[in-house]
Amino acid sequence: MALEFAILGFLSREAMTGYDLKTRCFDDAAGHLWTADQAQIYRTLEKLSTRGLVRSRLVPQRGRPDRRLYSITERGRTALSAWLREPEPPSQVRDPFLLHLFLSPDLPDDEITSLLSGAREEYQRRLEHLRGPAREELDKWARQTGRIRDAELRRMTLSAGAAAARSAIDWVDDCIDRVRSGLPAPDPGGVSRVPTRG
Amino acid sequence: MALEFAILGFLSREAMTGYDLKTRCFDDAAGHLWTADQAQIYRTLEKLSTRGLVRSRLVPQRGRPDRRLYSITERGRTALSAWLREPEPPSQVRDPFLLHLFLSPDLPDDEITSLLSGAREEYQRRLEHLRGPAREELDKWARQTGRIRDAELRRMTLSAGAAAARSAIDWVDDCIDRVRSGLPAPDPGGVSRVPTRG
DNA sequence: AACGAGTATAGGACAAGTCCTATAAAAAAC
DNA sequence: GTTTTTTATAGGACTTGTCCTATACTCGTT
Repeated sequence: MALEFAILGFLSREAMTGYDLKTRCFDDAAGHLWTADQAQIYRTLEKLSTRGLVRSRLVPQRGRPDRRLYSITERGRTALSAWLREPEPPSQVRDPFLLHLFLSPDLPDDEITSLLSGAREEYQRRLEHLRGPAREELDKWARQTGRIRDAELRRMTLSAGAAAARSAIDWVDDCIDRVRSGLPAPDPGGVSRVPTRG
Repeated sequence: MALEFAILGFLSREAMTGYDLKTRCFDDAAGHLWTADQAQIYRTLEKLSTRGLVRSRLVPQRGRPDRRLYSITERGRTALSAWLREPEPPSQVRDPFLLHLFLSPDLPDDEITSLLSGAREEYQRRLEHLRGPAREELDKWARQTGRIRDAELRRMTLSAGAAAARSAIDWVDDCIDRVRSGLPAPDPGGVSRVPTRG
């Protein structure tokens, strides 16, 4: 569902190939909020094409495979517009890291701490990427294309990611403190009869 | 992957039926960080059973279907323990709401605002649930089971959700301000030639 | 000269997740 | 007194997403 409209959204600005969508759109512009597998992009383009929401023409090339250039149709614009007007409630949380932590009471304190520190590093990396390279690339794109309203909304999504990362870092720090200041002893009946590491 | 270990984790505390896992574990205890479809739980239990990580026995009942009570095996405990020791980096973000916002520059300001307010309400609901009912249920569970270390880690995951929701609310408020204080005019070449609503 | 990276598309296999349906009886709600 | 909910399991169909492979030529690097 979402991928279809993401593709329609990108094509509403510019005709593109599957490859462009993958590299410029999903990897670069929107990578911080939605990733897409290459194979899935091509298959979705095909599906959109049979439904008449996009259309494609072959652009011959020498020395490399012909480009299949996709553009949005009027029906595609209508479908996109209708979808955009539907409210989109924040999606359910489904977080493998939190699940891992949730299931970890049988690990010793130091392993829980290292679990948390690892996450902290990742959140930190993410935050720096969003505030640095990602932000600069977006500003550059805005200058080049002049799409300042597009850019403003994109900036909002960057700041959402940054806010989430910042708050996650604070949360991790708080958790590490709580572990250091003494977690309750292991509950009975856990998984820990399995021999410990080493 | 994750679901398998979530199930093993729950069964490491107590033998349960698929129904118990669905209602008590995934809906109630872990619903804020991982949901699971009923059909998927039963199928995963079957898979775990053929791999020898869980085992089941039928507990006959009168008047209602027999319960198939699953318990974790030693091999299951070993597998769980090994998985818990593997680091789990925070997962990639994939956020349909942010995608929607990202794709919305052709909507008029007031529709973007209502998009944001809708999200704010949902985050608010989530925050109140985590601080209120979810927290109370967890404390009750902790008192009843005496699993105070388990409970402490579970509390951490609740506070992660609460922190995320709080920061999302702040972010939304900031976005609404930015829209009110004047977003740049629509960029040319958008989707908006489609007749507006009404 | 060989090797990897970039440009470009596409199929196969599979895992994960969602939705719907069927069955069945007790208990609670209306 | 009828309807809905709760308890309990399980299959079918489907969508979404991931990973791997194949093809094919160019350009830059070692």
